[in-house]
Amino acid sequence: MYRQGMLDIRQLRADPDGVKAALARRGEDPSPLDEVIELDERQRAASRRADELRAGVNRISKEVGALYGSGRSDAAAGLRTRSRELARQAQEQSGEADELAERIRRVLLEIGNLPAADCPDGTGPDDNVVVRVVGGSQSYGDHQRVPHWEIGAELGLLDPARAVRMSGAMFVMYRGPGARLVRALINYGLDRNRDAYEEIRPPTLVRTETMVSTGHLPKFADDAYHLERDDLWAIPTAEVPLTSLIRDEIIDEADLPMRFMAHTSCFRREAGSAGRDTRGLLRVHEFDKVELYGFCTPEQAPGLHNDILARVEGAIADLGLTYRILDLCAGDLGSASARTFDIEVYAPGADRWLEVSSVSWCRDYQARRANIRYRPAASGQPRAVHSLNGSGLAVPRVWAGLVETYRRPDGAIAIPEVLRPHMGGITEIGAADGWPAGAADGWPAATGLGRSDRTERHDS
RNA sequence: GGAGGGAUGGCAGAGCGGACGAUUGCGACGGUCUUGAAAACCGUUGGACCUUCACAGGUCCCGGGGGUUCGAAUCCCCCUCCCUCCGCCA
Repeated sequence: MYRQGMLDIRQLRADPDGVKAALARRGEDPSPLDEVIELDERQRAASRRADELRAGVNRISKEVGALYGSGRSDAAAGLRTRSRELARQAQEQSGEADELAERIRRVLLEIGNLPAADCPDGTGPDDNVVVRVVGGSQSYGDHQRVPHWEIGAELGLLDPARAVRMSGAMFVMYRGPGARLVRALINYGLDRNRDAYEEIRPPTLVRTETMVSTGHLPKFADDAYHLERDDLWAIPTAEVPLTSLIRDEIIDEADLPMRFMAHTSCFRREAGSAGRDTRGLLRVHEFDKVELYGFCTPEQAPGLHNDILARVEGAIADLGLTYRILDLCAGDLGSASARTFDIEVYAPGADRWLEVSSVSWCRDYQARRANIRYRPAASGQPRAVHSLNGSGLAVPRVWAGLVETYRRPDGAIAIPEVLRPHMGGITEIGAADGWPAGAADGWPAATGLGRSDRTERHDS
C-alpha cells in the first residue's frame, strides 16, 4: 500500500527508535517518522472498519440475491436499505483510509534511505574515510601542472566559447581528437564489462514516475531538467531508466543477479552550484557517463557491490591515473544509498581530486519505490530486490585527469595503451591534430569541416 | 496531427449485472507410469492489506479514477497507455 515509501512500514512499527536513530546518522531530521507512526495507526484502524463494513455489504448482497432467486423480492427491501447504508459508511471509512495513506506516502517519499550499519559516521565530506590511495606517490613534472582547460585551448580539443553560445554557461563542446577521446572512453568503459553486464541504451527522457522510483523526485526536482510540455524529465544518470527496466515486475530468484550497463548523456541543472567550478570540465550540465547497474537478492548484494567497485577501480587503474577510494560517511551519502564508495581521480593540472565514480548500494529503497520484487526459490512471499549502481566512467572528469596526467614536456598528450584500440591506434594527440590555436574567434582554416563543398546552405 | 481498435492471471484467450479472483489452453511445479526420458493421466500454480502465537479468517485488485446498483470484470463518465492506417520525419 505504501509501496512508494522508503522503508518497510513494518520495520518502522517494530523498531521505531532504531529507524529514527539510523536516519539521524545521515543528518536527517527523524521527527516526521513520529507523524508517520501516528498516521499509520489511524490508517489501519480506518481500513479495518471499512473492511468490516464492506464484509457486511457482501453478506447482505448474497442474501438479497438468494431472496430474488426464490421469488421473494418483497422480503429484500429492508435488507437493501440496510446494505445501502453500510455501503455508504464503508465508502466513508475507506476514503479516510486512502487519505491517510496518501499523507503517509507523501512524508515517506521525502525521507532518505537508512545508512548501512558499517557505513562510517560523519556529517560531511571531511568525514569520509579514505580506503586507499593508488599511484599517489608518483611525482608530477611542470608539464603536467597545466589545467585541462588550458590544454584544451592549446591543442584545440575544447571549444567552451561556442558551447556557451549554443547552450549557455556550463555546457561544453569537444572537438576533433578531444571529441574522439570522449567516444574512446565510452567504448572503453563499456567493452571491458561485456563479460557480465548486458549493454542497454535506454531513453534519456523519462516520465515522472521513473524519476520517483530512484528517489530523484519529488525531493530533488530543482536538480533536474523538466520538459513541461510533455511532462518528461532529462535523466541525471542512467541509473534512473535502468531502475525502471523491471519496474512493477516479479523476478524469479534464479534470474538474479541481473547486471546491466549503459552509456547515456546525463543532465544536471546544478541548481545550487552556480558560479562554482565554472572552468573546464569539472562541473557541467550535460555529460556522458557509462553506468554499471545490478539487481540482486539481499544475500548477493555485498558481492555485487564489490564487483562493481572492482570493475570501476580496474578501469581507472588501467588508465594509469592516480586515484583514491572513499567510504562515504553517513552524512555525505546520497539520499537513496545505504553505502557508497566514491572513486576520485587526481588531476595534476587542476591540482584537485575529481569524483569520477560513485558506487552505491541502495538496499531495497529503490526497489520499494519501483515495486520490483523477486520470488524466492524456496517459495514464499515475493521480496523486494536490492539495487546497486556505479558510474563506470564519468567521461568529462576522467578526460580532464587523463589529459593533464598524460601531457608530455612537448605539450602533446600521450594516449594510454588501453585506449589506443579505441582511438584508431594513435599514440598521441599533438598540436597539429586539433583545431588551430587561436581559432576560437573565427572559422578555423582547416578544410572540409562544418561545410559541405557541394551544397551551399544559408540556413539550417 | 487525423481516423479507428484495444487494455482480463507468467503467456494466449473466454466471460458482458449475482454462486467469477475469474472457464479453457499453453507454460511452470509436484506425482503416477518408465532403466531414464517422452507421451499419457492426476494434482498444484497471482498479488496487496488487515486480524491471529498458530490454525484460520476478512477486505481489495480484471489499465487508472469516479458513478449507477442490495450487488460491477460486466452498465455509464473521465483519464492514461498500447495497437493499426494516413500524414510528417532521423
